[in-house]
This record gives sequence, structure tokens and C-alpha cells, in this order.
Amino acid sequence: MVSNIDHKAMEALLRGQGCANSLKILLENGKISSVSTEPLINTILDSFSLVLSFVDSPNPPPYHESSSQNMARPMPRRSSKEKLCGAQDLLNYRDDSPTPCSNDGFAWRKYGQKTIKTSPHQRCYYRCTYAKDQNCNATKRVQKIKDNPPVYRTTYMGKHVCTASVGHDDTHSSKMIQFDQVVSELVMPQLTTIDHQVITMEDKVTDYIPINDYLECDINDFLVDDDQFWATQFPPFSSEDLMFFDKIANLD
DNA sequence: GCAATTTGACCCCT
DNA sequence: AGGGGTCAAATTGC
Repeated sequence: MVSNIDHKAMEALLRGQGCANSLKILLENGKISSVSTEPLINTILDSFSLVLSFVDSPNPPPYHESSSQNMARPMPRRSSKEKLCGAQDLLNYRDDSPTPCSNDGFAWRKYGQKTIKTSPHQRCYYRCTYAKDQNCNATKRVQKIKDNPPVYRTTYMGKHVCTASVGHDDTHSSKMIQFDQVVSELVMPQLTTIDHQVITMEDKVTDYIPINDYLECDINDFLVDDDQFWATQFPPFSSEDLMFFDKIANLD
């Protein structure tokens, strides 16, 4: 007997597999220039995210949810205790503030927060705590891109030149990507022309699940803007999708 | 008092 | 002109 969750997870895996195969065909035939690979990459990554959400949570959310209930609203000040980024706080943390609080090994200071037109969630801006002291120009942007389970997009910009790493806490063993690490060459050779110092990750936090084992490196975010991301957030196979896949299949 | 966050205002780019 | 990114004064907590 296959549970409903297993069935949905299997669907997501099959979807990801299908897209991966299509992408493989494109790469093998060197036709990545004629057809955008972004929808494929997005779908693959979204499939993984969805399956992980099934694994993580006994009651995974539906594919689609109304974003109207998550419209940006004036955010009341929280006490410093509520702002803590410790595991206990993460377990109970929930609001629109894009604060995944993932421990990436550096100390960050928030310097701004903006409502982004293309997203119902606000985007937070952080810079290295030692930006002035050590002339470190590293910054990062954190934006919540999905509510349930909460998924945050973290975009790192600039390069850490400071020596004051806060160390890595194994209890939050998110994977750290070095700012000057050439990731894309290993994973997606076609992306190597993109500025390597812009590293984007997505970080999911839930109310019930420790953050320590989920952090995915979303390399394709080099090429994906917010509109495209939302447009491809767990969509059911539409006729457009099928046409797209047909188009790819015909390239073979 | 200090450090960190919040948030409205400002600047720059398209 | 509008949107995104940054600044800086005000606020808050320790």
C-alpha cells in the first residue's frame, strides 16, 4: 500500500528524473544554446525540494498556496530573545521576516530590509559585521521565496577578506560555499561565464525540523530571476510544459 | 553605553 | 518614474 505522501514523492522524483534526462539530451547534443535550460533546472531542483519536504515533514504542504495571506505587513519589533538564531528559536520561528539564520560561518549585520515588488516577502540585506573594521565587502541578501515549508534564497555577493570567521557550528551543519569557489564549472559548465562571486543558496526552515541537514546550492539561480522562480514553483505539468518537453525531445 | 535591528529616506540605475 | 540597494537616525535590549 503506497501512501499519498509516497505517491506524491514518487511523482516529484519522476518529474525530476524526466527533466534531468531532457537536460542530459540537451547537453549531449550541445543544443543548450537554442533552448533555455532554466525551466528544466528549476523543475529538477524543485522536485528535490518537494521530496525533501515530504521526508522532513509528516504533513507536507500542498503544491500551491495562496500568497495573499503572506503579503508583507508591518513587522513589529521583536525582542532580542526572539531574534536569536539558535536551534531552539528556529524550531519555533515563523513569520514573514526572511531570517533563516543559517550559520554560514561568518558574522553578518543586517543593514536593510525592503519589500520587493515581485515577491510578497521582504528581502533582508546583510553585510559582514567586520565590513568597516577589516574593509570586508561581503554582503548577502536573504529573501523568503516559499512559505510552507519555508524556503529562503540567500544570495552572497562580494568576497570575505576578513579573518573573523565565527566558526562553524556542527549543530547547524549547513554546507558553506566559499565565496571564491568555482562551483558552477563542476556542476554546470554552461554557467561558468557568470560572476562566480555571486553564490545563491536556498535554505529551508520549518517549525518542526532541525535546520541542520537541509541546505541546497541552487546554482541555476545564477540565471533565474524571481519571476521565473515563482513561475516554476512546483507547477503541475501544464500544456505549456508538455510542449516544452516535446520541443526538447524533438531536438534529439 | 554599546551593539544590533528597524525603517524611512535617499541614491542610483534602468 | 519606479524599483532595488544602501544609509543613517531612532529604537531596543543587554
